[in-house]
Amino acid sequence: MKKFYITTPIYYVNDKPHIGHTYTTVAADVLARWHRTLGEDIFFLTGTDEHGAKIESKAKEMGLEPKRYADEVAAVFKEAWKELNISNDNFLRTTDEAHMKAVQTALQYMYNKGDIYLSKYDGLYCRGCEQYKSERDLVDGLCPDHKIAPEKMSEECYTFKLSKYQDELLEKIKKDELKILPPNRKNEIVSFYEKEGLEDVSFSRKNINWGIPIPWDKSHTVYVWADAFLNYLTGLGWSGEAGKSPKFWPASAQLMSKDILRVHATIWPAMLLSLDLPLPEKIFIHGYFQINGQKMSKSLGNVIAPADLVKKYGVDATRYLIMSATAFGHDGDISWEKFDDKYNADLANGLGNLAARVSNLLETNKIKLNLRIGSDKKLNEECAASMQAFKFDESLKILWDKLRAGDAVLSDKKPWKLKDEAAIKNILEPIAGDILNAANLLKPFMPTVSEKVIKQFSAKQIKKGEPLFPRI
RNA sequence: CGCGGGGUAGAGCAGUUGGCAGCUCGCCAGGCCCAUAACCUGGAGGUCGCCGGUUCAAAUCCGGCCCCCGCAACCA
Repeated sequence: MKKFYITTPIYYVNDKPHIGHTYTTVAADVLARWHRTLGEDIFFLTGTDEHGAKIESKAKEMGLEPKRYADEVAAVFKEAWKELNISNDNFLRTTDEAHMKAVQTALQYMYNKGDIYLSKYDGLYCRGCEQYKSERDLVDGLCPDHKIAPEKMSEECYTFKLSKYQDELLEKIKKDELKILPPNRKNEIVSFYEKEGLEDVSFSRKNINWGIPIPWDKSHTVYVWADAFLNYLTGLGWSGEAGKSPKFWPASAQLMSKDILRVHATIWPAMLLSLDLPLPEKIFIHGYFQINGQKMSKSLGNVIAPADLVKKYGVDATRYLIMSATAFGHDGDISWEKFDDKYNADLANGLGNLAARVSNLLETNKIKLNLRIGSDKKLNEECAASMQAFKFDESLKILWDKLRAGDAVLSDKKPWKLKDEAAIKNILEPIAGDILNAANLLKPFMPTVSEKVIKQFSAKQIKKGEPLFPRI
């Protein structure tokens, strides 16, 4: 059986889930569900990233132990995905014992191999924060929190020989052995490799306690990225053993937003090479949402939480609205107003209203049908092609064109004016069939409503029932 | 000269093998009245950022310029 393994990034627990996390996760779920309908053996992983200085200080701020704090936020993520009907097969937390142990095993192997070596890390250290700062964190050369200039400090750290894998990775990326999509993202990465190239990267921290101890030197903890990446393997039950692929590895598709593309196209595959494991087949980068033309940010107070959307539109509509908001892979602009418009136009007036008018005509005329799911081969193929190419918006457009055509035929033929049952049936049967077929193809996007429509339109005597999407 | 994306009708967007400029929403006028005041048809509305080039033909290819946005590895 064909295998399909899809991942989202694991989300950092310094923040609660917002529409950005939701976008990646719903998209992954849509793909996972679609591949399940193809009968593939699929595994869908998501989770949370819980170590690092930021979490340590955030927990401290709230007067909690880091683990306790992480437990709380991880629970919020789990709850959000449950609410959105996300069908993940596992939820990996980097504080899971098995994960931490596997990370240690893996790093020990890389160390023994000589891919990790002791070195010095030079950086700007703020005594107030007790943390290193990057140039970008500083305002006028000062720490924004403490208003003091950070000092140049240097400390020993274990460093990963990332540079060693430069040529091999560039080659594999160019040849699409590690396929980066959309193509412009591949170009971006190739040009990064060619123009800037890979430098070795620090893989341990000495002054951060909230992390996985480096097995051969317990005075260090594992740098969070090194810890986090391995989730894609440990989430499958991998024990950390080099060269030993767990059942579903390599990943068929890894979804993420553009902010973390570079590390996923450099450090992550380099670690895999170091561990003698195959690279993921594809990584797909989607865009960012802007809200009313502005970047989403806490300070602007325009952050949209998934629970807010679900409360207003319901689960299935929320999934639809997020996925249809923009071409997948591009940035998009969203707003409550646009969501309202789209909900009414596509769901209430579109799918919902068409289903209501057709089912009502069938019921009042007592017309019996015996419809079969998936009877429209052409529609199936067109949608499949779009889904394979990660063009979710295109797939939805194909379905809606079909539904619109149904409305037009009804207006044209006016079956409600006819008396002859056979004539009415001739008009309604194909449209009802289209609705059924469309519902079937909509399953990955709107699992619950689709099932409802399928049940409704598979009945011999189709009945009107309640509105699918009440107008807002 | 760090890298990348974008600038197409009032709004939001699609549109790379170059071939009369499209979609959704909104607006106007008709129609319909089965349906969730929903649906259908028609219409108005665009110098496809600016300048130049290639071509029989450019939103689409090439060069230059202006503007907006994202990223820039220890920020997870």
